[in-house]
Amino acid sequence: MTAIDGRIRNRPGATLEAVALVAGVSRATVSRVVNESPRVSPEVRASVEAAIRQLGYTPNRAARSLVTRRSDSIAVVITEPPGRLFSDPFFPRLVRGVSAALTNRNLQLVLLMPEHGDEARTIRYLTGGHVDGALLVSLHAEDPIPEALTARGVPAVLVGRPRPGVDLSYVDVDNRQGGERATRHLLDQGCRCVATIAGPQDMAPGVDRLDGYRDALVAAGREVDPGLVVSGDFTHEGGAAAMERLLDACPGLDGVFAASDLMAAGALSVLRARGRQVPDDVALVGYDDSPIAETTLPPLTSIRQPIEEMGPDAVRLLIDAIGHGDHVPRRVVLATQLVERASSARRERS
Amino acid sequence: MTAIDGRIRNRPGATLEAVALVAGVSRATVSRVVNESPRVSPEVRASVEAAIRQLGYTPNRAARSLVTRRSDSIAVVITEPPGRLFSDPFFPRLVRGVSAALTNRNLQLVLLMPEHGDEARTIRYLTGGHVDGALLVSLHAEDPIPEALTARGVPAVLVGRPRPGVDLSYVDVDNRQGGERATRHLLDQGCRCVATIAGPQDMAPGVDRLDGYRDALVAAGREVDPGLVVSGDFTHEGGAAAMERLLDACPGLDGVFAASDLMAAGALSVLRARGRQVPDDVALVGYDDSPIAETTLPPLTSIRQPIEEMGPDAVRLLIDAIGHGDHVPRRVVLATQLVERASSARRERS
DNA sequence: CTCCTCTGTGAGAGCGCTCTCACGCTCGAT
DNA sequence: ATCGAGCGTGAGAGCGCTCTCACAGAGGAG
Repeated sequence: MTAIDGRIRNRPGATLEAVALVAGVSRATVSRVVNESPRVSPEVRASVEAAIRQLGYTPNRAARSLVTRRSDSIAVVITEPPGRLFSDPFFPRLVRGVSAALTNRNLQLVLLMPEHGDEARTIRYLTGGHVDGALLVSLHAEDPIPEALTARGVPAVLVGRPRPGVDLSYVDVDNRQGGERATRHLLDQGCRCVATIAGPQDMAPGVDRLDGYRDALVAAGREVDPGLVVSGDFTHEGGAAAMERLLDACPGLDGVFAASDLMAAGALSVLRARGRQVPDDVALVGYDDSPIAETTLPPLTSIRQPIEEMGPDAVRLLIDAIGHGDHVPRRVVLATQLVERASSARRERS
Repeated sequence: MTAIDGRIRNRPGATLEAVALVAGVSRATVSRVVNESPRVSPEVRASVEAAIRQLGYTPNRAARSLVTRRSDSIAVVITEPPGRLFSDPFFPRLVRGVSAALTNRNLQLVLLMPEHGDEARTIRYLTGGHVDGALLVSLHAEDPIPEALTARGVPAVLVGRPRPGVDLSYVDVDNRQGGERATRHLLDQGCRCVATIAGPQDMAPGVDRLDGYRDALVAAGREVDPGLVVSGDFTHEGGAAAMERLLDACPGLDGVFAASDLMAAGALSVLRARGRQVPDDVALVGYDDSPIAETTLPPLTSIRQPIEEMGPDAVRLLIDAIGHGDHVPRRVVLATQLVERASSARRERS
């Protein structure tokens, strides 16, 4: 069951008892000081604090958990959709935000990265009372974890919009608005024929960004030509393949919104190979504002997501959920930002 | 002290006692079954297992920790060197490897990402017996954590070579060999005048990759011209600035080894801006084999590091260290691999 | 038939902490 | 003077588990 056989672990360390002895008070009083109860006289508090310092006392988390039935730690569950997570810095940026928010609150971050198919074990862990709540960074739709936690009453908050029917609080980025903004920018730059390389249509960001593309066209009084919409899988190769198809279908296009920077980079290489100048012949906008956007030639205009903010917001929602047993799910949707670079600079002509 | 005030947490859940009652045995026997002791008769074991299933019993980790003085979790401490971590997928790749290795062993991964300057709190946590050991992904030299843990006897393993004097086991990638391999490749491709954009010289990878560069030149019977060595800070801009200086100092150079892909990408844009064809005029090799290497034009030849392997190796070392109290530090140094792409293709001429 | 070993099981202590309850004290109101 | 309220403190139970020890019974050796 357990992995480590070493018998003598964690050298003794001072206990509450020891501190009480040194300070000349009872265990209960030391406990009160440690837990910042107001019901302790200043003098006693001072002497206890001195004893704590002297002994280098740190409360034993296990003992405390045992009685409080709280673990003071929360899980971040990342079910990795293969490929995606490694290709952009979403994950580290998000985790850092979460980590910072938790540290301030004296909560511990337990990271779970279940292999695909290993969800059962993860569910067992989460419902086993090992954590006070879970943050689910769950990017694929069939994930069974949200339902399992809801059923067992484990507080959970999602990062990313859940599929309909999952009734949990979540934090999301406004992908639709991002797609709209990217597309509108292309129209503003004077593009007549704007195509899109959409994301996978079984993922919310893929769907939403495409919706945003349509919104912008409709708002500008344009028609949405289905021939100008091709889906990719968020990868470089997928973007390249989609671009080939778009150029075949519509050689005259002069603007492309790609739903990820990686796809935009793929599209860029195809455009170049087929003799199109970017941005002069075809303007291009990506999504994510990843480091790649700065290194392509020309650098990519892209949609920046406030990923750092998502972590703290999600933590806030989770702590609310933990505090008030069951309550109405809430949602936080963050706005995106357009970062202009050369790939969509206004063309000279007409 | 604690962050969450909710009183009623973690719905009761079955205890050992309850399982024992249902199975008609004593707590001790249930404990034996749960901990896979061999000293239980098959019949009793079966009935206990049935009871466990029936009640959905999960052992209470806190109670167990309290008596075993083990936490069955290990910390991964990432003290982020600002900028670096977000620009390449090192972090997620490493963490995934660690996570997988720990899951197999039923250990929990507790992730600590102390803000710079917040090391004291992290040290308190680590030495407070909350984890059985720590994996330190500590990329900057002045980190006080390794010493603090050594002093307090907390098992620790480093990812990345520590500065001299820190006497802990570690896992590292052979940066020197990587630098040598990259440089040798350029020489093999026929380059006469090979420069390098080195990494920061206060970081081990920066120093080692530069040493490798020198090794290759010396082995080839060339002289090492200090004018052909300029340091960057691993960023795109740093690489660009360094390339400018190199071209100013030595217009005739025909090969460049950049100690990161990001710097290589920066160098690439400068080379192009100054009219050099890559690879025809100047061959270029990067480092990290990050996604960026595939998206530049031309794609970058780069040095691939076996980051996925580092995690499991580090976990192995740590578990050894935890098992055998104090023992000789060990080191694991992993080899790199050259990934050839167009940026260093053999030139036609001479 | 006695003694010993070995195996499977149960009884019970105790890990370090929190929290309820009770108690003694000091005040202000009566 | 008497009472009650409120405050600071201590005593003690008990959270769920592991682990040592004791013990009953089975079997083998003498």
